Amino acid sequence: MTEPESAAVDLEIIVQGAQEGKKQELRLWLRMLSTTKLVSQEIRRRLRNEFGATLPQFDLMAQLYRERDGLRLGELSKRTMVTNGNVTGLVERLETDGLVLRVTPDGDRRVTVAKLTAKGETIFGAMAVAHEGWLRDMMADVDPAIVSELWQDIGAVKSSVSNHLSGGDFD
Amino acid sequence: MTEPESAAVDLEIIVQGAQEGKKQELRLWLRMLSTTKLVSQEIRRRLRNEFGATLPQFDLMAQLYRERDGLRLGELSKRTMVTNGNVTGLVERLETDGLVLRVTPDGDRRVTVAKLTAKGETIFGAMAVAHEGWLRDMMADVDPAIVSELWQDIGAVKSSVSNHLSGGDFD
DNA sequence: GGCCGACATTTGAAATGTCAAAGGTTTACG
DNA sequence: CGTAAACCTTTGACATTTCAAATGTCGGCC
Repeated sequence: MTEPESAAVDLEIIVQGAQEGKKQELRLWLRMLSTTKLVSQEIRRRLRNEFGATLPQFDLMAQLYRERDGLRLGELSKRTMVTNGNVTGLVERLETDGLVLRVTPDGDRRVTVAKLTAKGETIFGAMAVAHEGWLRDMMADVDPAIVSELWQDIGAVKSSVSNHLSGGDFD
Repeated sequence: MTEPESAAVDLEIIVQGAQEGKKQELRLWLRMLSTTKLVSQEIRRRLRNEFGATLPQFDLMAQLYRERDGLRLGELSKRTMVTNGNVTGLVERLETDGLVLRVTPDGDRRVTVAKLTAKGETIFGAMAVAHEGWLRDMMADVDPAIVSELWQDIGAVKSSVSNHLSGGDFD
């Protein structure tokens, strides 16, 4: 095989004495991480096979799809949670493929705004539909009530984490 | 600022009409993904600042720490969910730093076994303690009962996903 | 012995990722 | 006006990531 596979044994193996009421957070984190990796790998594989696209490209286009007027690169960086320097190259490649356009507005020449081309909108539309279907498929065995509950509770985790970042990221 | 930050507005912005009972899975996925990225970035930052290590290196060492006799690179690949080719370079760098040792067993020269050096064990020990503390801190605001419930329910998600992979990953 | 299929790791090309430093632009203030 | 501070993006050095193809080794089988 050429890639990491199913794994009855995986990341979670790090936790050993997690049973005794300690390290619950570590245990949860490892499970979140391995699950996320699993789903990401699957989506990446399908994006590649069916659309010849990469996951970061998909993420970036998703943001532009919702903002037809385009977004500044810094805004894109925040929304995709990708560093500034990374956005530069990402947009560059998408521009080469004719999916994205870069414009410098008249008012402020420090800024670069990226927006989807017509071609980009068409292609992303198809990818988005497929993407949503893949997720529904993958989570098909999970009770919808649980899905909803998870969304809530993970929200609580996200919120807690946001309030305890070292980088002084409050508000 | 030089990196993506807190983000009241982030990945989840992709979902628009998720309210109407459709796309719950997509909504959940985006929240899982953004939360995982958030935690990963924080851990990465702290590993870097306090230990000069990277997250993949930490993950790899974590596996070796539990198997004092060492692991074959393929086994490491599965457990860390990192591709084979990737493990090669990862171990290479750790060996350069004197944290990991590579050995070819007498019986089978196809195989390479990696194990922690004494130095590696010492350093990883310190990192593991800190790492666990960081997670407890980050999740401090989450009710322990919820933590436990999340662990269960995310297990259900992971299991469902495992059963719906395109790569024919059954067993 | 010699070959073929299975196994294990490495290599190579391209993309993504981080961080820090450098480059232009704009704004504000003396 | 002129310069310093603030802002936005790009660049450069490295590490990580994936995939596919190559390399090396072992096993069994004629």
